[in-house]
Amino acid sequence: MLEQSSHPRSVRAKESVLCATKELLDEGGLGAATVDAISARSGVSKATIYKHWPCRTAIAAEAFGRRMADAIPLPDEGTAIADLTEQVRRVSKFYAGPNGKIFAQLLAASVTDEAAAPYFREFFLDTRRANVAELWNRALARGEVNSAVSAGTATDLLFGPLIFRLMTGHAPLAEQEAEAIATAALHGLLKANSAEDY
Amino acid sequence: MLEQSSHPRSVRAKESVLCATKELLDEGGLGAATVDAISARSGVSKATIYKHWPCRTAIAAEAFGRRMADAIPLPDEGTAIADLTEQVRRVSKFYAGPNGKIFAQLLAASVTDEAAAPYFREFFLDTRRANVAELWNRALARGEVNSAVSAGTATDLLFGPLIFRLMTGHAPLAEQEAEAIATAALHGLLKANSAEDY
Amino acid sequence: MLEQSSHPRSVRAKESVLCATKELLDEGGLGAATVDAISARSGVSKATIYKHWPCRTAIAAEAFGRRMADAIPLPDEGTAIADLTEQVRRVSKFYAGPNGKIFAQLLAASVTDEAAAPYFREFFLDTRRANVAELWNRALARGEVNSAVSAGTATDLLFGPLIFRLMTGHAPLAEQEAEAIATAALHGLLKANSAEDY
Amino acid sequence: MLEQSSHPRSVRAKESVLCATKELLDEGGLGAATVDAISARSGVSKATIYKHWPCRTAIAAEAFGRRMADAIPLPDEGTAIADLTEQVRRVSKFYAGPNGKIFAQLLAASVTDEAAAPYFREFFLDTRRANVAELWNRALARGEVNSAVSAGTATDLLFGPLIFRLMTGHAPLAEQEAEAIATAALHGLLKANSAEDY
DNA sequence: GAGTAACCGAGACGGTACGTCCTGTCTTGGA
DNA sequence: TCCAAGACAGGACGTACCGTCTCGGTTACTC
Repeated sequence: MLEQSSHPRSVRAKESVLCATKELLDEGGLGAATVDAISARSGVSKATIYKHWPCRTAIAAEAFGRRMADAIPLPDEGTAIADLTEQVRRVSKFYAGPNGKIFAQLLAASVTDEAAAPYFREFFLDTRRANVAELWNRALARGEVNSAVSAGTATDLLFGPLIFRLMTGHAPLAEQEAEAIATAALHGLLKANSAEDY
Repeated sequence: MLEQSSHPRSVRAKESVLCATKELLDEGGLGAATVDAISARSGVSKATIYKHWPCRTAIAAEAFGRRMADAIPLPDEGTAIADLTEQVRRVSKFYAGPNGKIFAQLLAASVTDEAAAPYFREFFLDTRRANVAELWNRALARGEVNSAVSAGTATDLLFGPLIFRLMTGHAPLAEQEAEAIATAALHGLLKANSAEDY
Repeated sequence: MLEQSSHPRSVRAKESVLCATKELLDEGGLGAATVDAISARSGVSKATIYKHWPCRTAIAAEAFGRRMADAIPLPDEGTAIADLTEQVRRVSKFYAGPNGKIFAQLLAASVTDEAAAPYFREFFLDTRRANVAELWNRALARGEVNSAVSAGTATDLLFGPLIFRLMTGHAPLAEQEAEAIATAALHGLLKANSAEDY
Repeated sequence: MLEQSSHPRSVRAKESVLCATKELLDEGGLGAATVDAISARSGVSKATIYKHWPCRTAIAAEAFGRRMADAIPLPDEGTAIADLTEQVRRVSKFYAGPNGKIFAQLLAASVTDEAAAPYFREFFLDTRRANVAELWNRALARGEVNSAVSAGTATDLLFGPLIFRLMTGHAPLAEQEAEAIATAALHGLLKANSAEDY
């Protein structure tokens, strides 16, 4: 008896599906990741697919999710300013590349596809927000940042603008734009604050 | 003299379509604003509709667009802090209501539906960004805000977080959340800045 | 023992479609046999319909086809003259009735709808031509007819005039007209031939 | 006021329309002779077109009609057999060429388009049937053909088979086929008749 | 090691919306 | 006054994808 498959068939099927979906996403974006296409390429039947995921967006979210975490490792540069700025820079760069398009499509689909939202949150947001929270807490411990601001609010302030630009395309996502956003978020919009800082 | 049809036919058709679309959006969100449904309710044929708009998202954007401007008048409270905070509060409130859902669906659809993006930008972003730019310039003239920050960046910083929350639903859009975001954006995330400010 | 669904799904779908189409043809001719109408009445989706037939004319041809064969049984009166004349009479009568209109519409549609032509030939012509060929061969065996004439040419000569009249409506399809045609075809147009015959 | 146009505008418009239609028929068959296309090419508005013809098939019938008469002049070879056979040969050749396709489409359309039928009859059948009737009467006068057969029946017998083949494509329209049909029609299908004839 | 039950591939199916096309009517403004 | 130019309603077209379902064959447990 082959112990090989302590992973039963269902696990292998999931893997095939996720792998095929990743390929399709790269080739043609979310639009190409049709359930039929996923089924055909993975060799897993649609019925089986729908046993594991509620809708195709959920599959795509799971398939694409880890990639982002891998692509954006947590910086550790010694100061809050440097760490957070660098993180904004990295995320911005990710958004600006081909994966950004896919990310935007996934986020968009999650709005429509109610069932996919939890998947999107699980595979995209949670990890990333936890990462930023860690940076934030590290900075808090060092007394570098304003303790009246929650990690959540800080995250939204730093990355919300990037998301905004990604979704609407109204403004560029170039590196210096990312820095301008990070700097403004860190030092604030008011005049007094910035006098001696930069 | 027949004032009756000072509007030529094409104008009447457009009006009918936009009106019907508004109703459908209110009744069932973007999902209900099918081209067929719009055609049926407005009495305008599909062929004609497709002569005026490239896709249904574009129609919805135009139909829904003015509403937002109307719903969010520009505040004028005397100081930059008050004005900008109030504006964030108002936009947040708009997003939190039933129109927020529709707005989110529209933004999401604009990502997928390439042809609709310009419509979305024209009927949603441009006006609103111009409004905020005016607030910003007013504040700049008064010397209240950091002149190193562009109006665009300021806008993204203040409203990007709201959009982010609206799209992912990862955090609430309550009034005090809006204030926390505005305050953090104005004073910055760093500690030093905020010591004497609040 | 469940005889109920010895037919797999696809067969049931085809049957439903053909049945619904037959009804629609009777009610409003080929014009009423819209794919949408067929889909609605049969409960079979358009996608499925288009999986089985290339166009609506093909469906109608298949649906209507057998009826003609059933309506026109092969005569067996003992002599070539009697058999062939009777057959012309029967076909003419069929054309003169309500089914004739539908038949004409189908034939007309097959000209335009290239994809439907094979269906029309299969479900209308082939059977009927085979029938006439049998009559012809029977007559040939008896030595009653001119062996220099092929069954195909004989068929065209006997029934072509009926089709011609049906399509253009330039001349009636009454019984005695049918007989005149059959007689003329059998005995020929030249004078000598007919001297002693009638 | 310019008397120049004893042909008023309406006549010039008709000409333009018929000319444009002829071109379109040659280029893409009846399918290309859209009312819009005719209007665009002729420079005559659709409203005007519909003032002169009830539907597009009627236009095409009229535009295409004379061509057939021109293409098939009446033979005069001295004997009924020769004349009628030659006429069948010529018509068959016409049908076999590119114009045959258009003729078939027109005949087909006349079945569906009730309003076009009279046009088709006027511009196609009447002239041609009159021609054949003349041949027939000439032959009758010479005592060559069976006076019990009407000119109409004779026409149907000789040309119906060609129409039949043209419409269904079930048999070729080559020259020797045409001759076989003519011969069979003239001498009849029965054996006795043909013994000494061929 | 055979029998049995769960599972899965393959893909047909109903449903729904899409965007295109053409017809025949109707309107407008210019000649 | 008449017409070109073309907008319009109406309605069928054929396509695409979704999520459900049915079928038969394979796999993997049980006895």
